[in-house]
Amino acid sequence: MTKYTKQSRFLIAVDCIIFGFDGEHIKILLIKRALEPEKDKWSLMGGFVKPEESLDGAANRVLSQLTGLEGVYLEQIQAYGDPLRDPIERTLSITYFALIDINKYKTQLSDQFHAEWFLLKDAPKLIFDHDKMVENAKERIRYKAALHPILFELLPKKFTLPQLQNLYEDVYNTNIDNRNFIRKISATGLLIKLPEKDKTGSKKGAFYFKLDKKKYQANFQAFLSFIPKPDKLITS
Amino acid sequence: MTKYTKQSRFLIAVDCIIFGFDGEHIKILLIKRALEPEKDKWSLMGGFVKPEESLDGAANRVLSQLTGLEGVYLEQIQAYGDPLRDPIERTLSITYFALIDINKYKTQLSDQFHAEWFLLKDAPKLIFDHDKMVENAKERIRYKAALHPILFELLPKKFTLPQLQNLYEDVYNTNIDNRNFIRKISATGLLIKLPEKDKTGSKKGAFYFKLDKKKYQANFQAFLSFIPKPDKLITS
DNA sequence: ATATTAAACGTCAACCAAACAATTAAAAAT
DNA sequence: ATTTTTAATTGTTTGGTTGACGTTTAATAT
Repeated sequence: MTKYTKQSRFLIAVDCIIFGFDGEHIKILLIKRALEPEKDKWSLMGGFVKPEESLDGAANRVLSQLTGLEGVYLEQIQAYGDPLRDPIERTLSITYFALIDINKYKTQLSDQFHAEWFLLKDAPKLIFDHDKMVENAKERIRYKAALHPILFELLPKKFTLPQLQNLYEDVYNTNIDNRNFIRKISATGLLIKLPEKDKTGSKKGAFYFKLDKKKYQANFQAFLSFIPKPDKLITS
Repeated sequence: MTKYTKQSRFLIAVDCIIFGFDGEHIKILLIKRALEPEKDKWSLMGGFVKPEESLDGAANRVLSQLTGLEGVYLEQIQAYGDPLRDPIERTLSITYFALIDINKYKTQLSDQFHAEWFLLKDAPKLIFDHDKMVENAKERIRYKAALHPILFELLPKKFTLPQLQNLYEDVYNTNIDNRNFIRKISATGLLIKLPEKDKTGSKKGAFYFKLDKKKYQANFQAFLSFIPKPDKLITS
């Protein structure tokens, strides 16, 4: 068979938008870019895709390099292909967003990349089109989390209801009535109440909860609104 | 400045999942692949990205080549990068879905590509990973259409309520109660009733409607469910 | 003991969604 | 001209969900 001659080839990078949650606010992990151009400017963690590597593979590798974590929630967002987005040479970038439990994150690894967690609300200006990538990632998370319980991926194994509510409030940049929030959350049946309390945040203390993994798997598909209820959907 | 040496470069293609609607069912436009490998097999319409071309530009070009249409609703889905997805040489593909008014489609252009409309439900097997691409495109449309009124892009300027309902029923593969459907649709305020009727489908005839373009633009953002109402969202 | 702080619990009214049946318009058949 | 046929159009009831709103409870600090 003949090769596809006369066609151009391009560099391919993956860039990761890495989200974490400190119990109060959403954070994003950024690095100081190590190479020219834009050396020492703030940037998303990324890397070039290798010849034998899938895109998901590259994203996982890049993420693992920075955080030391494997098996993280990672989802492709989209491809950015403006011809001039990288001034040196045309480079396509595929973005992924990662949701990690910030506590599992290994600090030592990130030292070599000069990585730092920023509050999403006041992250610094980023190189190239990375600001736009982050904007789109925020938008994507809002979409996804409106239909699927992915935000739990940001929480530790044990978490409190106030934490969970803070998380939703921060993602959607809004205030939620706590009584209504708890009612809705309870209705999902996704939470299991634990006997212990977290006393760090208040005098009374807030009960810890954990995620019901089985129901989480089962309820991950969910669809609302205009459209019939999930059980009416023929999934063939 | 130095180039990014020692990095691999890859072919980039765009592939379009082109949807149409005949008043009854969703259709997809496929072509007979012109080049080896898999010559004469059914395939999505695609093409390689050119050096000076953006991804969106490439997708629009490819779409226009096949359909003769410009200014079509076109949205990127995702990148496919399995190292072995193209047996000849590693090729990344970025998929787009297009929603077109099937009546505007120029038949003559597609002759040279041996294009054909298929009912989405019984489209033939496609080359490479194109079946998976179509699956993901269907899923994406369901998501998007659950929150945004994109399905109108598939309809002609004048359409009837039964047509609109058929469309939703076909996209979500379900039966919708027509009284509830009309109530919800009316509540959006997106439709303008026209004095004429379409008599082709029934003896009584069904009134034509058209889309209120201004409200369509204004209501395009909408968000439901778990999350606060749109007007409560702080969009900064 | 009392005050303080934040978590947890409960109620009501308004709204929305799902289920359900009857009527109307216009063409076709007699 | 009358009847039949077919599909579009219109309406109501009921149950559940949402949103708004106050009060109580648990633990610590004084």
